[in-house]
Amino acid sequence: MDADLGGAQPTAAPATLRLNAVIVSVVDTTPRVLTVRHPDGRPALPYGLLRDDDRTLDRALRRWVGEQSGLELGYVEQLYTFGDIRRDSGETARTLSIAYLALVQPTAARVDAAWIDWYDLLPWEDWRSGRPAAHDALLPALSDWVDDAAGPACHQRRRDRVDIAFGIDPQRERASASEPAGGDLWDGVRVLDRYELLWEAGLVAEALRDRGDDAADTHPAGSWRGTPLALDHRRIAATALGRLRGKLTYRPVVFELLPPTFTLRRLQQVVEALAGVSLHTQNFRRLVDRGGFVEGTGEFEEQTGGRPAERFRFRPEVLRERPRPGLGLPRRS
Amino acid sequence: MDADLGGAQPTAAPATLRLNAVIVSVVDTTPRVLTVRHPDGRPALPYGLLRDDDRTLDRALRRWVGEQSGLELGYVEQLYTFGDIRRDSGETARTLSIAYLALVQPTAARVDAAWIDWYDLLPWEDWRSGRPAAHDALLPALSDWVDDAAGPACHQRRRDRVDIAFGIDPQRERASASEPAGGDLWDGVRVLDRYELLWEAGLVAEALRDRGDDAADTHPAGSWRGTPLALDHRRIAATALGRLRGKLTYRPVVFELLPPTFTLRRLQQVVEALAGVSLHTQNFRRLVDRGGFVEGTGEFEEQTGGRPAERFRFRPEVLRERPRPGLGLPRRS
DNA sequence: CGACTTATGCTCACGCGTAGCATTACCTTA
DNA sequence: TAAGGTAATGCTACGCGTGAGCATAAGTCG
Repeated sequence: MDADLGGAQPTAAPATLRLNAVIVSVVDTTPRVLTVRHPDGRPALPYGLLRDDDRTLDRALRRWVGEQSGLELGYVEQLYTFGDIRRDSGETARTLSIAYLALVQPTAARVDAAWIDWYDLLPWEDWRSGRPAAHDALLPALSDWVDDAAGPACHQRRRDRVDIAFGIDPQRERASASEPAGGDLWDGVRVLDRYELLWEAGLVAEALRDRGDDAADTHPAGSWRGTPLALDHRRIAATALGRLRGKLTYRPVVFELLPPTFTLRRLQQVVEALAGVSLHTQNFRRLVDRGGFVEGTGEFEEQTGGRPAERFRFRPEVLRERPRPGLGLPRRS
Repeated sequence: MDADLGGAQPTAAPATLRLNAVIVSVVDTTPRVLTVRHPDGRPALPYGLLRDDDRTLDRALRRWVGEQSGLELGYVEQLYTFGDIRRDSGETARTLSIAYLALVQPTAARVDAAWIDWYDLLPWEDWRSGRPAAHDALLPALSDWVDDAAGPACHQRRRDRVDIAFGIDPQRERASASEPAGGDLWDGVRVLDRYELLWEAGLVAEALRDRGDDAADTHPAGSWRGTPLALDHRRIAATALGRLRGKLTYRPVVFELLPPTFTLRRLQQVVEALAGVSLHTQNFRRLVDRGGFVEGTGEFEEQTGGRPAERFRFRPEVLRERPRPGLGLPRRS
């Protein structure tokens, strides 16, 4: 490699820089994302700017989130930096978004804030009650998109992408009726793949909008398309969900979303909410306490209906006992 | 949440923007990273700038890497955006680095380029020949750092961090002599944790340099400290190694580093080089072909010493057959 | 030809994930 | 007060993936 490598002159476009936050909390069985109102009226992810006196990007994020909403962020993780030119079709300068994922406990959240159900944004991601209804509309539409391909090579690539992203088994395709689609091949982590596929296929409102079609949000609705966000924020939300799902399986991040003590049922609910699948209760319990993730306090929760549940607390020692401590997903049904 | 959220005025510091690439290839059993010469004389990761006409960040990267080195990148993945203020202690403006990981096949690489062994940068990461020798010096030094903590809380936190990052079992600590440290708790993915720990403990040259100590590279050498890079580039290289190790276990990325056909031995070597551990050959073979990752061509490799090995090729269908196809790491010894 | 190296096949045990069945303990309602 | 419902929790059987070794095949080297 030549010695002058990397010696380029700084002629680069001075891009606008922005920090975005996907702030997540789980209330009941609903995973929720904090939104603000964008100038164009649509909901958007909260964002802020980097200041000279912010020593690190993380600190900048915590600072402005605190200033804007009063939220004290706990767990924070950088997600991705988005810089596609299509982000702001209107403006001339490129906008660069550094996106972060943050987890907060519901109690810390202001009640009046504009939280939105994550699965309102991405309805095709929630398998907790079986195959998401959104698939009924999306899969045929994707099939049409596959068939619209120009040339057999493109066709094949599209089919592969759809099959992989949505976990479609080409073998079992026809034997359908008997089995209502198992989702064995569904990979919960591929949230971004799926969103981008739908974008390319023109099945989400942002696709039309980004292509210059105004009045895109007057798109034939149907809840199966999900609620669009401003700019490319839904793409960011998809990235966040995928990342979080992945992380669940090898780091005990769920506990960031829970109060200091909680019942196992509650823990399971939160995991299910994020993973988007129902879990086998008994196996989940075994996993969690034989795995050393939690320990019982002596206390019991008294609620309506059913035997009182013991309250547990997170056992931080698990981090020292196991190299990659995460909650596997013992799926039910 | 208030309606004026996110409406901040763009008073942000106009940061300098830069794209960095960790370009990886494996030759023989050595994982190597492409470097260039930084103005200060130290080796550095290649970097380039974003241009107005680059539609996406990925494309910008491919463009300037091609311009600079003639390399055609195959697999490319965004790693992380670094923006700590300490990056450029000298300059006033903050530099933002968007770092990418790229995998190339050795044949595509120009021979005269300045490739550097990844484990020269991070000598404590290579367990292929048992416990890395670098640990002999590092672990005691880290222990000293732990003991230097101000106050018991800080002490405990430091101890936990060291133990977790380096997979130290506090129980088995004393029973030492008999067992030469198994590394059962070692998590190959925590490369960045380890590097940052060493940085904080002042055990890598960059630490002194970043703290304003000039002549930092005249630091008492010892190969166990690893070769420093310019700026924070070693941190970026550590991020890349961690990410790649993680990805190996759930996506078939290794094949990006291999020619179209290869022997299983070669495949194993490459995985071992990246994972930094030795694998159990028979179990690895079983994993790989029962897992459907490869299929035999009829051809055989004729080489010196030993029975000829069949040449295999990657089986892309595995992507459709299994939700998270990755090579587990059946560790040896 | 014998020693050595590498490739490849096969077995056996164990732990974990999958799937149910069973029991306990409290609430609600008849 | 008894019956029925719901939730929590315990326990077992089974299959598969993984860990660990033994054994054999098929070349090269001296």
